[in-house]
Amino acid sequence: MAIIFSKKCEYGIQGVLYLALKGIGTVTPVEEIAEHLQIPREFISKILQELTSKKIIGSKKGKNGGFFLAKSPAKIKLYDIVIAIDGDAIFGQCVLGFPNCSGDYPCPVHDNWSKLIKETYAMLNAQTLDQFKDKVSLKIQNLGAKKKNVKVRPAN
Amino acid sequence: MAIIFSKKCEYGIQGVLYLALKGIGTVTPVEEIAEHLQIPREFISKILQELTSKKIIGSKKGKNGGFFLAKSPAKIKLYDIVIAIDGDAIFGQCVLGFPNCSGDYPCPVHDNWSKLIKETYAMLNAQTLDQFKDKVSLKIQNLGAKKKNVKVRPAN
DNA sequence: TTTTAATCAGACAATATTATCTGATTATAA
DNA sequence: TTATAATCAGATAATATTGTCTGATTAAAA
Ligand code: SF4
Ligand code: SF4
Repeated sequence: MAIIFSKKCEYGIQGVLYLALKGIGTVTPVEEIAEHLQIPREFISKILQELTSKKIIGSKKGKNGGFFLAKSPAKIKLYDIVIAIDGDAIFGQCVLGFPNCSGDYPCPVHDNWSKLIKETYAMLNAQTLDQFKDKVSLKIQNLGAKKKNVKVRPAN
Repeated sequence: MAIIFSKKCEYGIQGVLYLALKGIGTVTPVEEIAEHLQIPREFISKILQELTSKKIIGSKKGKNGGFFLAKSPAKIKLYDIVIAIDGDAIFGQCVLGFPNCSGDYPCPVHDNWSKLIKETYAMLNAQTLDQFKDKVSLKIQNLGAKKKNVKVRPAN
């Protein structure tokens, strides 16, 4: 189970990150992306189409076609991708699921949580793709066949 | 869509919180809980059964039966409920969905995210039910009929 | 101009999550 | 002891998410 972003969103981020590694303007067929990231081809295809229609990436049809980064990695924020796919729901809901709570008399979770959400928001807004390229390239290079075996935790 | 906890988990927290308001040992039929929290009766019933089997609450069968808080609200942490229902997956996965990343060469998200997750973990561990009772009681009192109408955000 | 290789659109299928139904069991109270 | 009101167990149904298929369209290259 995905944690805070939907699987679509995770895949979307991975896909765009992959395009960023190839450099701006380099056209890459979805086949290659799917293969390398081990994501179902038709699924990542749909996702990239969605991101194309939202102008985050671009696409080229026909032979030698594919997807490409439409603008500089420095201008694409994680936030853009998340909003494009998952919307902004995570930023405005009660984490305990109370649908009609105003937060006027905040419960103990409220302040903590809204702080966390604000920090997440800030992080997504601050992180642009260019800041990832070097660090993530290793991970992406190594994906290939082993994707489904190992699972390691991000926390520390 | 629920944000970080599953709907089951949100409902579980709400249900146990409701029991906490009724006071330790007070037996409450699931009908009343479902009615008040506007949660499908059979669904919250299943969830409370699960929490019963995990010893977080207790149940009494037969006429005048129902569910009740098995121990002092001061001894029940949000963490217990979350783990019982959703497990600990959220604390050990890459938020970007890379399944084989070790975090040895952390990407820019990694440090930020693991910090957030640690804070969430700490919060869930620190917050016990007794700390909620007063603040949440108002909200729960007011639920009744209006549950499905208003939606207000927690983030400030 | 025809073949080829790609996106794209829309329907369809599988799976996971959420919700409901049926009936058995249990314990209280009349 | 019988009627009643509850949990509980397991099957089933509805919905949302994830994943697949088919074929149309597009553009490059043979
Ligand atoms: S005060 Fe508590 S219950 Fe209300 S919106 Fe904030 S987190 Fe949710
Ligand atoms: S370093 Fe980045 S990609 Fe790797 S586990 Fe951490 S957050 Fe995920």
